[in-house]
Amino acid sequence: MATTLKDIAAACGVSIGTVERALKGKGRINPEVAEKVRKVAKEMHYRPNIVAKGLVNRSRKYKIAVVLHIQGNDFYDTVMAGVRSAANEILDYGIETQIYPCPDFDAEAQVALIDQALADGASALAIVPIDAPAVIARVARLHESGFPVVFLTAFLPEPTCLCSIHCDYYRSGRIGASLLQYLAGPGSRVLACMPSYRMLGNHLRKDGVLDFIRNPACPMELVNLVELTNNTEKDAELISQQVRLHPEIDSLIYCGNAKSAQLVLQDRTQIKHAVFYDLSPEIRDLLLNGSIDAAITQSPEEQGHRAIMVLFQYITGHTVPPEVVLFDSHIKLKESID
Amino acid sequence: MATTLKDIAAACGVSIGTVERALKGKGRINPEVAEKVRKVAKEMHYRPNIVAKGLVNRSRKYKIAVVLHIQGNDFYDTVMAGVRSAANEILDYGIETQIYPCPDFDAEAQVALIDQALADGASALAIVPIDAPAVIARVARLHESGFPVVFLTAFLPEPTCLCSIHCDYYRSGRIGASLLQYLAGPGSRVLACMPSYRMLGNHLRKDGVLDFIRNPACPMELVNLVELTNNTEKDAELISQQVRLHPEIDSLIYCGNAKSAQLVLQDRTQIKHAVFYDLSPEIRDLLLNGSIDAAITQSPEEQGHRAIMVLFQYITGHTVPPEVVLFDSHIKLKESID
DNA sequence: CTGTTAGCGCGTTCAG
DNA sequence: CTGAACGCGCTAACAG
Repeated sequence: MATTLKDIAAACGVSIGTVERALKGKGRINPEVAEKVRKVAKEMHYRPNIVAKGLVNRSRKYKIAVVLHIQGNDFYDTVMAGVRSAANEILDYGIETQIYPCPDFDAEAQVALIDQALADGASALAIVPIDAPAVIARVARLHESGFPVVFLTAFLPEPTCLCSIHCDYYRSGRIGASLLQYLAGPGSRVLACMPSYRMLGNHLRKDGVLDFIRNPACPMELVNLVELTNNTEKDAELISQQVRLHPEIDSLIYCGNAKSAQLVLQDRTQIKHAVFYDLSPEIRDLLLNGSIDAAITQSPEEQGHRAIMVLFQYITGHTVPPEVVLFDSHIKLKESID
Repeated sequence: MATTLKDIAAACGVSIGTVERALKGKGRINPEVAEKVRKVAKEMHYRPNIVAKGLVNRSRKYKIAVVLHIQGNDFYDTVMAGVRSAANEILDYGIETQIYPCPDFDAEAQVALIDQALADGASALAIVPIDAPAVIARVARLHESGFPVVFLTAFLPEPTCLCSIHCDYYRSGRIGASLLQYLAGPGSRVLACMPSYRMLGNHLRKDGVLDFIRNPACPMELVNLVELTNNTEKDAELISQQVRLHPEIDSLIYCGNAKSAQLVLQDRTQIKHAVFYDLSPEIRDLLLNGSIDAAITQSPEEQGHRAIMVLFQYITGHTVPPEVVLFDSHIKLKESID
């Protein structure tokens, strides 16, 4: 049987209210009594009951705000599915969650959304921060004021947040390159396509790919590296251009919208091996029909879920999360998903 | 604001107790009133607050029993870590979890443990069922009596349970074989080592490996298949024997205790490529020092966690889980973990 | 058959 | 400075 405030009160010969104040350090209280209560509480291994707290919280109407950086993206749709499922779980604890969509990579808009969330009475923020001065400044100010912020799937140069949740992007780049080497074998000539470097994580993933391939011990050659835009047509053109321009390209490592790459993959005579990032329905199909060899995923749904749970724990239980929560990258083959 | 019993009571002009009985269908109640209450409740989208329920449950002292089938196994130690973490999370809901260790593959002992758990007042059971008549009969009886049972990482020929939690073993076998083909290339000669077929899942995984390699389109040759025992020394001997007996063996697909395979791997001249299952600390080391190429994992910790959560949800919220919860298999390379 | 009430553990408020 | 009391939503026991 877990010990309760009542137990401690009885053990100390004081009232339950006094125990409460002693442990919280709130309100006026005799220092000696407080000291004794704290000692007894520790001895009895007191841990506040989060369920009871939840019931009380119900009347307080906490709100968690979720701010994105982009729209109409398979990966982030999955992240949001995780957010929604967590939001649903914590509804009974009296905590609401509101999602604020944001135009693609629009830093000003993102800052405005943060302010909007605060105006709506948010008491915590999960954000996919755009690496731009306006956002950096706004988030830093928020964090310094003690407001709980978590970074979700992305991060800023400085960890101005309670907790940063993402995959190890650099490593994920290395995993992709290493896998491609296994698949395509020595001597293969690689085209790498990576998403906007405006997101710091994408920058790191690109570096992981580059460092691996450019290592003298690596028997592959990097023909070119392209930065994508999240615009389907533009990206499709970019890629087609590259494979036309460099007929020696025979393998592909690709992180972006599947639709943009489909044309290139249809010509099976040139691209012999391909590793893709993430696992949208389209990429699933590419895997299944053999257009690509493997996909590398990073549990987007779980990341979204975790972000909400971390804030929930912090708000209700004052549990301070680790500064960084890293999610593993997973390799999927055709056999993994059919 | 979510609707509560009180809201419904007010809307129907009855007392909160009547609403409770109407929705639960318990105790004597006027059928017409019950009907009306249920209708209003549905209209107001009533969903019982699980947090409030949790508080009440505290005094009821529910118990979840976890029964294993084996001892001193890295994989199951990790599963149990997940079980413990979930157990800890639901403590505040007034639900205790007790773990019952079991001698290796001893069906009689496992049945005795089930009975022991019931005697201890368990109200739900998570079990790694041994595929033996005694266990099958006992579990079936339990399930038919309405007692909540979940199968954890293993299952029986018949799904005599509330929910079965495990990975897709057959698929996991195919993934391993497919990966080995990528790594070792055509013409490689494979030794496959799989754990005791007494567990149905292991049987299926073995079939997955076999079906993949024996497919005429597969350019690998299966030299031999060995069934391991979970006894470190015996298994080490078995494997050494095989590689001595068949000097043409050059690659290995292996699911078992890492220690038993270490000797064979030290001789790098014979085994050129190896795919292992699971990711114990020893297997981590093998990956890092290049003794093996890849490991295939199945989120053991998450599986253990989920088993407890499924039972928790069922006990407290009467949430009926899906019959099967499948976990994905993940491929890890050296780059995934260093 | 139905209404009332006492908690579950905690947080807050209001007297003393 | 401290104790007592109420309420969060739900359940169970009891009174009518």
